[in-house]
Amino acid sequence: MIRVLVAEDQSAVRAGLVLILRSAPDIEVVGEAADGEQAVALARELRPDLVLMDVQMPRLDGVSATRRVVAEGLADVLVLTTFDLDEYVFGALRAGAAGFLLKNTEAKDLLAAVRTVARGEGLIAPAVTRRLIAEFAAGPSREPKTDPAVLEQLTRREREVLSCLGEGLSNAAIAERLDMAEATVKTHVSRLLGKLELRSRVQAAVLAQELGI
Amino acid sequence: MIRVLVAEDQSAVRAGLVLILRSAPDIEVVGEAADGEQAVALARELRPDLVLMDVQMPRLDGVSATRRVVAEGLADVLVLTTFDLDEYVFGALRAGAAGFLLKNTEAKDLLAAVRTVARGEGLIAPAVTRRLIAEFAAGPSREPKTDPAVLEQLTRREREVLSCLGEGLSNAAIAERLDMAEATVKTHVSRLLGKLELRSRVQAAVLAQELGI
DNA sequence: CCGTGACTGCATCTTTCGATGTACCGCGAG
DNA sequence: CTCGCGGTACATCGAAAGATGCAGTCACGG
Repeated sequence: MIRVLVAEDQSAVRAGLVLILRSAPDIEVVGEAADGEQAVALARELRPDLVLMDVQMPRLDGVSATRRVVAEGLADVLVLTTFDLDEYVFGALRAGAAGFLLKNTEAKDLLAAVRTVARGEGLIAPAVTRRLIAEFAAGPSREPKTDPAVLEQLTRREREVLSCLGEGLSNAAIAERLDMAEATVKTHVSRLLGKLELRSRVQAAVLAQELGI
Repeated sequence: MIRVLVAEDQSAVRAGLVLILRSAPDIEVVGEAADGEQAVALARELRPDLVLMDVQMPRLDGVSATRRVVAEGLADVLVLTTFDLDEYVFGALRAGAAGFLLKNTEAKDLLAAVRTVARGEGLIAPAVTRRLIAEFAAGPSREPKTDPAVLEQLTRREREVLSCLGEGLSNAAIAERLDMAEATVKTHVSRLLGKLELRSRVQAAVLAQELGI
């Protein structure tokens, strides 16, 4: 038996969801919440297997509520929303949601989704999966607006200095860390600025950040 | 009619896939490839709607082949593999795959997947979705070592200046862009440095980068 | 109406930065 | 050998950045 907590502020919609869930013999609706705060509180109290969470809710929005529920390890969360706006999707997933569904989902698909998530698997509405994939692909593989190859033309010392610049250190601080005179640090800074075609240490710092140094 | 190209090196498995696909009246298998090179070549020649691509293939692996097919805009790619190893999944998705399925998928689910991807939607095998979500959540959401809330204490003007700092601009350049005297820019820089507890514009630039400004 | 406080703006002064010239060392080619 | 060359190092000097003091504006409540 899958114990479900339904969190949805519109009572009509909530009633519909409950009706659908009750129609399944293996699913039990253990509680209903009308806002995010209540959802978190009931999740703590009832310890459901899964929370069916609406995004738009008063007092505490669904994404924040999801974050809390997941952080406390209370239950898996299946997020439900009317709109497939990217900010909702990504926000909900980053908050730790196990799945994301649109409200136009068929009753049987909703039930299937609940069972899928309850099995510990993830689930994303097909309509949003592609954008999630695109976002995923774009994320970790930052576009090399700056070719890491430019670092090749720097000497070891210059790269060390660049690394320090990326941390926002002053010439004096760099001198101390790398054990050289401040004057020497300036030399290296000047040289690497020239090689990288930059005009100030600030731009060098930004570059260092982009390159993950 | 959905035109599909099947790329799979093991002929027995390939025959099985073709058999399943042919059983659907709305799906047509337009070609078969036994390795990655052949898959790319046939995709160029046949222009299928979708390529069903195995990960492990000789000459050119499925992930690389996927990258090429997607880069050339030849077709959508549905990646198929026996193992749900993370490196395969993430690699394939980063390569631009529209979907990812395990080979233990039921025949009817395979057909549903083909139709889903052909509709332009994405699709991930439920068993791997959760890990994808976890990876997604972990990736782009760098730990907020810097609380975005610190920006609240800055005035509008200070935030504008901070934004410019993030681009590596000099005080003079900022003054021109924001239409104010250089002396005034310095004032704002000083103020925001104080509020953010930083000691130089370089650190401010780094911070601006981290906050994505 | 007048204070009060937050925001924005400018000018002055000290510190830091960055460009430039120079020098030393190690190494390979002539 | 000794010359050139790249890497490293330091000192000097004009330019920028940063701290500080102060004034004008606007909104708020007394």
